Amino acid sequence: MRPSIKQVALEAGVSIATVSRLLNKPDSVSIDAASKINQAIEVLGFRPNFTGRNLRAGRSRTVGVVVPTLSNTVFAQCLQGVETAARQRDYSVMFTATEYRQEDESAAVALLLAHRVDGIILTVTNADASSTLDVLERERIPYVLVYNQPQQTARPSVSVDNRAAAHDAVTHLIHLGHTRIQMLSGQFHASDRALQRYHGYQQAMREHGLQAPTPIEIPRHTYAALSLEHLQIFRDPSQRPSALFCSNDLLALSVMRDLRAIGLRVPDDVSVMGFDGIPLGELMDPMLSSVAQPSEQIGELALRTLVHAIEEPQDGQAPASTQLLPHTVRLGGSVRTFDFHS
Amino acid sequence: MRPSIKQVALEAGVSIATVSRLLNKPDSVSIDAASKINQAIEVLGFRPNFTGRNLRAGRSRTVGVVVPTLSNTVFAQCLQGVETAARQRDYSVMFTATEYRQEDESAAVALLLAHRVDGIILTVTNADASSTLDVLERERIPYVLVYNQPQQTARPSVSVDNRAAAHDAVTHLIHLGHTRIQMLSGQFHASDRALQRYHGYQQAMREHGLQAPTPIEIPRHTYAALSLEHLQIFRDPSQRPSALFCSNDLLALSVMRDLRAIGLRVPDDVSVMGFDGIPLGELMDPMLSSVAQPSEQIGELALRTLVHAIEEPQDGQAPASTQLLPHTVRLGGSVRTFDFHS
DNA sequence: ATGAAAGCGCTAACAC
DNA sequence: GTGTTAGCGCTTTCAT
Repeated sequence: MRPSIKQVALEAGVSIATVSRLLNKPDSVSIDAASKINQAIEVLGFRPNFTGRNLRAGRSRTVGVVVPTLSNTVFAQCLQGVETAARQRDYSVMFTATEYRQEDESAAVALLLAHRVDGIILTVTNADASSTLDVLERERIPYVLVYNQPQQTARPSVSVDNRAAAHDAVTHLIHLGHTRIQMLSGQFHASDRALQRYHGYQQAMREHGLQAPTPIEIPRHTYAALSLEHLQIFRDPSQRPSALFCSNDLLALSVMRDLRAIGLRVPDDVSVMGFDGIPLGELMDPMLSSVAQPSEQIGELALRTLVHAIEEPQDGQAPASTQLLPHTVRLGGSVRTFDFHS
Repeated sequence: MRPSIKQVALEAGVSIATVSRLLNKPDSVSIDAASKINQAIEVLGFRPNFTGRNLRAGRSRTVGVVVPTLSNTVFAQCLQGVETAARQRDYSVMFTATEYRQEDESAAVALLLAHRVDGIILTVTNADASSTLDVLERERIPYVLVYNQPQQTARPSVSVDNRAAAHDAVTHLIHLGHTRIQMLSGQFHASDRALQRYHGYQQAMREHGLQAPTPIEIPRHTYAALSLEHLQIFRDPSQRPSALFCSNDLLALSVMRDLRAIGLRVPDDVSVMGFDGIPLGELMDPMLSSVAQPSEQIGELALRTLVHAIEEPQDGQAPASTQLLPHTVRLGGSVRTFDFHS
């Protein structure tokens, strides 16, 4: 077993309380006691054991993070933001993924709670109907949603305004002259954000008197390939939409590849607009048009908000708030002006 | 304070020992004691507190992960692999990033050790000269390196053979007729892998009697932009290398963008070969040639190896081993055949 | 099958 | 400024 403050105390010839004091408020210890203790720590290679401290304190200075998958860059960046902000505040981060499986959310959270994390940052399938969130509310565990943007319920969250962002993107396409705009998404039931973006798309279409065709729902939210029947639609110039609005950038880049594979050009034959604004999209040729969300900042702000809730619980009386960060429509070569008369 | 087994015991009218038994080996408890306890657990909303358990057991069923940054997809995927494998084994994951700062490595590890993680998976700046790893060795903390491939020292690691992989990639370029092959890398001093890849590059060049120009070292390992003076080299067709070998895919994609920006075409004017094989590279047009490493598998194998070391410490007598996973040279349109006579 | 009790490492009264 | 001690939640010997 590794040395505890007990052996340090013995080695230094002081009591364990003095050792503990040195560790916590060094000023309250006499100069020579301090030096003896420091020497003992050195000799023994002592490291404080947070387990003991945490048990005693009832806090762990650790936050949990639950997201669908790190295969999607946005979540990786968000986690990176959380971690950076956490480290600055001497918090540690425990990480879990759910692979977009709603049933894994509660298990993930239960495990984190067993570890007695002080709070949780998470993205759930559906923020308005989540038994997992209900548990957190009931047990008064501080938490902050990321990417989710609850509509019916007052829940602490950090995201962009998904509907408005999608609306902006699609409006932009319409202003460029596109009228046949098709939405492409992962499964709506696995992502409330995707559904909100669909609503924004629908609204923009409606406002301009355009018909919104049934969206193409693809089995996965990452690297999905178009089915043959969907590809068939694109093969036919008379059926083909002039622009594609995708629920995220991975899908957008995938579909661009699929379109190339059947001989279509982006943006000449089909324009493509993504969502997320992942950094790699800017390196593409043509550059991917997208509505960018500040993922790293989302993570950082979520962490700050969470830590505030942890450390100033009295402020919890204030109603849980949705924090919206600004989105940006980023224009790239993947979208072209659509000339009606060409 | 949340309920402990003490309140559960009280509520169920049994001793805390019986509650603990039910939690750990349910068979050793009588049927009606079990039902009373389960009911009490339900009523109180009891959750076991791992802090107490861990303190007692001296183990945490938690592993730490330390990588440079999640902004580079490879590390995100690796972490994803670690997490998936950990979850299957009921381990939790504590995550930290170092931003490629060697001086942050020891602090990160110290924090994880204070949390009493059972072992650590990490990527360090230089695996052969790392005081952090020395600490781990000295304190007999199980650990496994990922991406690092120690040369002088026997250290447990999981990676591809960086030198051989780079050698393969460059040999491939040479076979396609390239003779002026320039290497582009992040700072070597911040990444021993990059240096090993450089050695593989050098070796391939030497074997074919080609001269290896001084590599271009870029300040960062992610999304680096070429400096003006470097761009100048590319502007001049007589100075211009015919192919660029990059130490990672992010750099490769960045430089492709920079080349496009000054009017050069890939692969017509310059061929580009990356390293890592990130999934998004396959979605590029032209598709990014790269030597792919199985990042998610690296993470999974590292976790398995680590858990083995944690749970079967006696096997630790066996010499620490380097585990090499196979790499694949992935060919894409970013590299062209170079015809001497054109 | 069950209970009593010790102790994992640490902090915070409390006493001096 | 320092020591003594109780106790955080839990597991596990040792009795019974």
